[in-house]
Amino acid sequence: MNKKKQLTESQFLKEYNAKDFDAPLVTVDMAIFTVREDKLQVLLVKRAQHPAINRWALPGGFIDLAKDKQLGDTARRKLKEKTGVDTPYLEQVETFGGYKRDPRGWSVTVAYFALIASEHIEVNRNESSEEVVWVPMDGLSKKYDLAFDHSDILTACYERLQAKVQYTSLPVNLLPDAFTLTDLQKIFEIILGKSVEKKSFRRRVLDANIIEETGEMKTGSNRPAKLYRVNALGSNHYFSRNIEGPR
Amino acid sequence: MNKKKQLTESQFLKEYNAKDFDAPLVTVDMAIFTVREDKLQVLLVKRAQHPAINRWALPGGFIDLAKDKQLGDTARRKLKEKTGVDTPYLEQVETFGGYKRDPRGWSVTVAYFALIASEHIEVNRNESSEEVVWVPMDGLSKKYDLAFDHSDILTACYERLQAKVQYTSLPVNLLPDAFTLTDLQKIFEIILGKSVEKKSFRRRVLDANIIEETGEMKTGSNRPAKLYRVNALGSNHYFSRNIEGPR
DNA sequence: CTATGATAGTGGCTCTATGACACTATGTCA
DNA sequence: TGACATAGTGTCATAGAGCCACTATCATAG
Repeated sequence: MNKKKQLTESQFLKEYNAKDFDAPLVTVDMAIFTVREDKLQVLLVKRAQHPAINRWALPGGFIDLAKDKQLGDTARRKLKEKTGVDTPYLEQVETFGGYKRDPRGWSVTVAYFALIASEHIEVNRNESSEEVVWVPMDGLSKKYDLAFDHSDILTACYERLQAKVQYTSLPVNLLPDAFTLTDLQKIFEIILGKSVEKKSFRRRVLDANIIEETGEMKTGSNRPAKLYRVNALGSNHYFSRNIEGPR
Repeated sequence: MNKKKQLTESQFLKEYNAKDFDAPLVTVDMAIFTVREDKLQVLLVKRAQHPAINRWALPGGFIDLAKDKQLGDTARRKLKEKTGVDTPYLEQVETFGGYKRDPRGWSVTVAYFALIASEHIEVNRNESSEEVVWVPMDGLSKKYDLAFDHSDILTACYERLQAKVQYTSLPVNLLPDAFTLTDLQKIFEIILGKSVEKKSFRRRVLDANIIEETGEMKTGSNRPAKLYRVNALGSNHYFSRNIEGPR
């Protein structure tokens, strides 16, 4: 490898072999969020393999160099495996890398979070016979001691979500295809952890033109509510101002 | 590797060898921004090695598994090599991965951007005898055809910066230790690409309590201006509202 | 020693969007 | 038919932004 300058690029590539170099492990891990039972919940998987066998962890794994064309494909593949959901809201959060986060050595993991509607989850999807749980985010750390640095990763994902609820329409992705404004408000309140004023909220959402009426109504034992769907802009809209909540 | 269940973790680790697995290449690339001559500029390096030899690219390279303890260390090391700057504002932007972004095969690169004050750059720092240029962001794509997908990476970094100028105090990191409010406003205007109203800008910045007076003044051929420095909160403050500019 | 030019910094008006909250509307069900 | 529950609105006070003219304070020139 010492006469580089004289090689053409194709000659160089012929001689090149990735295994001549030390490289870190690369994985993709993800926090899959949904709202069920009026709580923000995240999916955990019990590891069936070494290292950290039998410990709870975020779903994830190695890039499949044959199947995955891009990084996001790995995340989408894992998500599909665990939940059956195909077209989630998926966002890359942060990449963690270091020599001591995995006992196997220098490793890198790309963290994603996904938002899915609980209605879209396929239950009993145990193809890998792995043990899987949905855990509410509040008080999670007391009950589950996650493997590796997954606790840090989850925190990063959660903080990103919390931050973006302030100024984006992102939570619409946690709802089914049709929903009422009250449904939407409730989702925001759950993630924000505080109540939101009704009129302001409706103005904010409607003025942004991110949802449209379906024409249908949701009926119940009281006044029916208009149903809305997200439009093209809606799933990732940035407001120009943070949601403030009560003074 | 088929009797995993019976191994203890330490036995597993003893047998484990990273080279038994196909792994993608991992690199770190960065967009180093500064403001000089009243323009936002980025550092480019002419590649001295295959692949894409002699083409312009963002500075970056492999993780040094021995030297670097964390991902950010790789970025900081590269930054120091090129500019001599030690404590920049450094932010991870996005990780790009795919099978065709590098001719050597499946590769992953973690992109960072750095903001540095041009006053802090050590000139003539040619330790690697590499060719290096500072290029203004406007019209860059016409003059430079970057290697690999570095054009996409740079775009991602630039968009992140542009977005964050709207609602964070991030541009303070492009200024020297002491600066006037007018200096600061100018930096915002350069990155935003539009003018900002003086009074509103000053209110916004001063009310946020992110800078403090040094006590010194900057003198010139006109009324002297108070000098400020960034305080602990200042280098990464989030405003609750976007900067709007003139209507 | 004063006038001028240039930039620093402020006073105060208007306007918009938000929080607040009471009020009206419209369904079900007993 | 009236109670209830939730949907949805009218309207006001207020905070903060843009606007822009005004004042302040220096160096420098004549």
